[in-house]
Amino acid sequence: MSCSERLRLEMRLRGLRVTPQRAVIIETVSHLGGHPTATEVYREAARRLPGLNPATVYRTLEALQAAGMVDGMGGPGGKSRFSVRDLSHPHHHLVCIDCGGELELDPSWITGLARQVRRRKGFRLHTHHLTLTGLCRDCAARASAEGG
Amino acid sequence: MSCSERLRLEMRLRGLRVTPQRAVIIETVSHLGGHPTATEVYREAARRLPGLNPATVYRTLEALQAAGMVDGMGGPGGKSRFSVRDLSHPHHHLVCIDCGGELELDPSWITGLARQVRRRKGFRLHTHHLTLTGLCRDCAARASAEGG
DNA sequence: TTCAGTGCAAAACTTTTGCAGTTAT
DNA sequence: ATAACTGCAAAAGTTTTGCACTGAA
Repeated sequence: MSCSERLRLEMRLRGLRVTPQRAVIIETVSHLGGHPTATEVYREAARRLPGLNPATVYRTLEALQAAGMVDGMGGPGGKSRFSVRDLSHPHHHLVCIDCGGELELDPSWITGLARQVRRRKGFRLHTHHLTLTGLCRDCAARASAEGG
Repeated sequence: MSCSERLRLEMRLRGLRVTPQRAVIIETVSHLGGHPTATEVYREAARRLPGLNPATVYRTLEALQAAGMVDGMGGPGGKSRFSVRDLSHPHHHLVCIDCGGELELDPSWITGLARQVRRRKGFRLHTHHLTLTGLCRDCAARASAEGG
């Protein structure tokens, strides 16, 4: 089954109607990768489906988030940034706050911490998709060189 | 030395001019805690300093971020959400994506992971302020109960 | 004194909402 | 058939910018 077919199936399983707009939107979020903003999703999706309305993107992103198919980043309001929740291939991101670059991190690196946090705090870390911030090798080196 | 005095001193040390507006803004970010948006900072700061202009808040937040006194959350653009970089009391946050609640996490829990990540990936995790997402005890329980 | 910082006002951009028409199920 | 979804258009909210003035150093 293709990637887009799987996404469509998943939508039906979760009780969402599958429309051309929604298919393009979820595929766009998936394809863009990282954590695009609603606007970025709109711009890219509109290229593939001219006439697509921003309001549809906002409403769809909200629906997908409520259905647990995408994660909304950026806090309680859950606005701003989104990413597909890829249950089949859990992974974590290292995001450089300087250049915005992303590295992938094997989930196994997190499991120990997650277990500890859950036991001691009752808090369940996202094990499918966590984003950690910091400085990548290059930006760290540049920061040191500049005597920051 | 009071907390606000320390913040003002820190601003001067970093080459920023200290104005009443800036003092209120940095104190507001510090006081609000968590990761307020620029708008939230503006609203709260404006209560303490009526007449404060939104543009000033945006420009100040940008300046404070460039000077390394606040962290901008939410990706490359670094827009949207901010928090003070408290060098004296490093700490990490567990943020529940459901209710928005925050728990504090002792830095020592992260050091092992940070060391591993740095050695293997050359990536330096933020050790002073990292935000991890997941579900808090209550929301996890509620999610299970609802058969999610 | 001087230049960084501010307020103001306008513009650009993002997000939400109501409503009438369309369409997936 | 019908409830959910869409586009449109207007409104609300957020962020950026230029310019003249102010005030911290």
